[in-house]
Amino acid sequence: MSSNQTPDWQPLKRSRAHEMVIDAIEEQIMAGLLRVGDPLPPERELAARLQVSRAGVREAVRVLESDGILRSQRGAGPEAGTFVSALPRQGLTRLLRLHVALANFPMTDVVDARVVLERSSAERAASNASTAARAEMRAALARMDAPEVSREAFNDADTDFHIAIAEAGGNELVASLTAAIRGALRIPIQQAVRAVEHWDSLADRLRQDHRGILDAIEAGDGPTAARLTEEHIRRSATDLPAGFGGVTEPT
Amino acid sequence: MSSNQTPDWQPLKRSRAHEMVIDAIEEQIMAGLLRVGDPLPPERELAARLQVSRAGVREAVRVLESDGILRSQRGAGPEAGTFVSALPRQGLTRLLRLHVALANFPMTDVVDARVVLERSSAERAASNASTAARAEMRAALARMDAPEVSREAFNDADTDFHIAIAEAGGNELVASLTAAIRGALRIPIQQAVRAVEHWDSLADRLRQDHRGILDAIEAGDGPTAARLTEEHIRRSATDLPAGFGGVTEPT
DNA sequence: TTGTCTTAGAGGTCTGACCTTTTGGAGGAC
DNA sequence: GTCCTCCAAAAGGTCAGACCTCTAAGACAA
Repeated sequence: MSSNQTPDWQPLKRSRAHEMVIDAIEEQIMAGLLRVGDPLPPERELAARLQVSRAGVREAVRVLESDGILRSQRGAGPEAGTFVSALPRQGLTRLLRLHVALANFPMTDVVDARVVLERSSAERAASNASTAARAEMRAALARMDAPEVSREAFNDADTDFHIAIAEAGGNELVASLTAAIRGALRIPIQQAVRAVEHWDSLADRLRQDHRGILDAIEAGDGPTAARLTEEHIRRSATDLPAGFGGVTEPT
Repeated sequence: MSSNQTPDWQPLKRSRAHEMVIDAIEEQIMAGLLRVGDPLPPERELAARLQVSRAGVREAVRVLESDGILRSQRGAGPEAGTFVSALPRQGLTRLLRLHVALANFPMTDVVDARVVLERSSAERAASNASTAARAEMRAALARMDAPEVSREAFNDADTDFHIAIAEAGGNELVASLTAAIRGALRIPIQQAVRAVEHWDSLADRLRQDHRGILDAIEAGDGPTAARLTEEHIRRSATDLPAGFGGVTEPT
């Protein structure tokens, strides 16, 4: 029972200054001592207290800011300084966008993930959707119906429709993930859409798809809403050109 | 048709140096000029080229590093420098962990999101799981069966089991999200588990749950695997103490 | 062959100065 | 008294430069 195990030498991870600052801030948050809206000490003061340079503090703040955990504001007065915040979507979107562009997440996986998340949201939306949420969906649909709407505006409205459903589903995390994935696809989708030949007919089909989903939700028919959502997502992915990958062709 | 719209004065967003650096790097990635494994210029050189200070470059690198997009290595030689990388999980985990701690994502939403993602993975794993993936699951189960296993080790093995299923599902994005959510729950779960009274009986039930899920997967019975996974996740969430929220009680 | 020294290149850190934005108060003009 | 202008303070934003530390790789000695 004594020396049955060979010693495993794990590489020591040297912790850098800004990482210790992140950990220190994280610790306060985990302990509940920092809540949304609370201010952090001024950079200079925090640096002095943690015994690191201001640059180290700033690097940490930058990272947490990019995660939507902090928010910095210049100037003087009660609005100035760095505060705990709650904006997960932006950071989530950038993270996913870049990993999609790097093909760390293959497009087929992204499509399947959308199906899983959005089926669930659509189904829940059919029973949950508030009046406000339904109005949001109709507004997005109306923007897609606008005459002479540009392909970009059309797509942004399309995105808004899907996000509205996700939010109507009532799950903040699922909604954020859905919004982030959609946001990550914004540029590749726009590229693909610009290259489409028969845009008018495609746009019409998308409008019909959305209308069908909305009808199912308003009728309280969750299973149908889920099924239509899946069909819509898969068909759209298929119809858009292969360059959908987002990365320009290598060599 | 002329002045139907009131002018909306959007606040101009002053773009900060590090944000422009991020955009510049992002642009190269989006254009496909930077792929996983490629090196960035040395910080000093990049700063000179982009006409910003080295601090600005470093802040940008920190952000992208925290997203798992870049990786920095000290020293000399071909391994030293900053490289494009592909490690989305760590950054995703930290982001979710903090937003969960700040209660931006309520625990019920996190549980439901897990159900949605892991049901899908379990179902696919039943048809897809490779021999290696199944071995991974069995290994995690074995670690949970070890005599005298600590509650922490037990939970890490539990997590590994769920992640193994997610990976067996064959969707990299879903697997990453699952791993990140599980990782975000690691500390709150451990806190909850430490407070459990009848640990042995709970541990036994968890072992049985896992065994049942594994059996269903190995039998190729996707629907059962999905159902058992959902029941397992929901029951576990219910059984763990309410302090599960992760944040210590206010006031 | 093995160990030690040296050097160069890269990231890591710190210091201190200065810039810019924003608030709010002090003080004058009316 | 009211309004305007000006100024100081506070905070983040930026920069330049020096120095530290780590690592690879070559030179050289044992």
